[in-house]
Amino acid sequence: MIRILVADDENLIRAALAQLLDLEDDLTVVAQAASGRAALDQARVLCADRGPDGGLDVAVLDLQMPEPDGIAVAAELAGLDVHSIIVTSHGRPGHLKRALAAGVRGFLPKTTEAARLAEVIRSVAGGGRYVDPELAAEAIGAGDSPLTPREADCLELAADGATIEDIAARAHLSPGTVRNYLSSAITKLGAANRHDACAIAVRMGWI
Amino acid sequence: MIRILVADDENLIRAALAQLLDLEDDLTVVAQAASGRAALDQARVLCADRGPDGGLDVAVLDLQMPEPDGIAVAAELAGLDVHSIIVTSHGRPGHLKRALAAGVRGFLPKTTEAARLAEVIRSVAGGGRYVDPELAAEAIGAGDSPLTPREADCLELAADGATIEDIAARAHLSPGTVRNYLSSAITKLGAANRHDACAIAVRMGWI
DNA sequence: CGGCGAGGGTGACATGTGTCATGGGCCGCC
DNA sequence: GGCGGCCCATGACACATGTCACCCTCGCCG
Repeated sequence: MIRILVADDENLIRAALAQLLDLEDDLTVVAQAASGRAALDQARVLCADRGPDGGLDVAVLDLQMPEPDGIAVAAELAGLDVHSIIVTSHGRPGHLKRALAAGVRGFLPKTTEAARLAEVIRSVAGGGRYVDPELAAEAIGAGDSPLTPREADCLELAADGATIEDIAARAHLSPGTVRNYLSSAITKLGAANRHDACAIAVRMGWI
Repeated sequence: MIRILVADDENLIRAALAQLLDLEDDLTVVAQAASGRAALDQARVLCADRGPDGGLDVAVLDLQMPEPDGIAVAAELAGLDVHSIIVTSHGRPGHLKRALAAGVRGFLPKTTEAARLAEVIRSVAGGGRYVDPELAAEAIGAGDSPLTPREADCLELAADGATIEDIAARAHLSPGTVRNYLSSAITKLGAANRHDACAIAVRMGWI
């Protein structure tokens, strides 16, 4: 019997997903969490408990959650010998890369067929890996972020419509420097302006 | 027995939701659809069929779907005597207003408890209505969009980072006019710049 | 040591944007 | 018929942004 933790901040979805998985004969949902923090707490308790109900095999984590997000949770869980599967609505190449770097064993968009999730859980529980083929292709095609860390910082701060002054203040930089970084990011991404650049970077999962 | 149609373009979520609802004794999921168009097709077939399996009582629709979206589908279904419930990840006041105007009978975010969905379905099947209280309060507090139709158009075109020239070309307007509309929208929304204005308008569900 | 590259900065210049005043045309309503 | 609101446009001005050239300071490495 494979013991599963399901984490998603959308109660409706989490409950439905848990229900779906519990219906499989060889799967059992032993914990649910509505936030990354709750997921970690639950996992720690389960792993500490060596009794009949203790232990945890696989975590199914939504990527978009209040801090910490699914990838951060997966990185922590890797230390507890729990294999993680990330499920997400938005398939960004960058997210996939970060997830794999964090030791995630499975990554699939919410558009995948329901039956596949169970298959992937079984495979991951047995030590396998699974990445949605389409996403994998995108990630390979997209390549790595061409942005330097500072450029990415500035772009991230610019993403919510802040003005140069705001960004400079929040990044502890001179306004001119911010403009240079932004300009460089814009040309690197082939964008028309900073907001276009933000859109591209977000789509790629680079910020 | 209440007959239900579930529509959501995320296969995983739709299957899980259908499973969850089917587990209730008095509910049965008679159709699933991965797009608005498919939902309408299914509903028409079911309503035309007056046999033992025919008929449809309630549609549970995701708001975000490839055209037509949940609200548009609900408006069509109202003509078939099918009551609709909208489920959404993002609770925007404007969406709620549009939904109610389209004759939707239930509106709830995906963060609601799983048990509540079944309750709402029963209530709606019996002719009742249900709107998430928090969303309702927001919608009342937010009021109507202060934007004129053209202002909203320009703002919508500006949302993806287009430059004034682009917007003017796409809207068949003079660049100066676009700037006036944008400026007016910015002041009306109390925003710092056009992108801030876009963010506000999107958050309110006005574009 | 000299050279190099990345981080951080300045100043100048051309464009793009936000704001304002102003005007005309077209409704709908008192 | 006048008034007011929306639509469309123009021109002018201030400020924000994007681009470029150039500078300084560290480390690092040959």
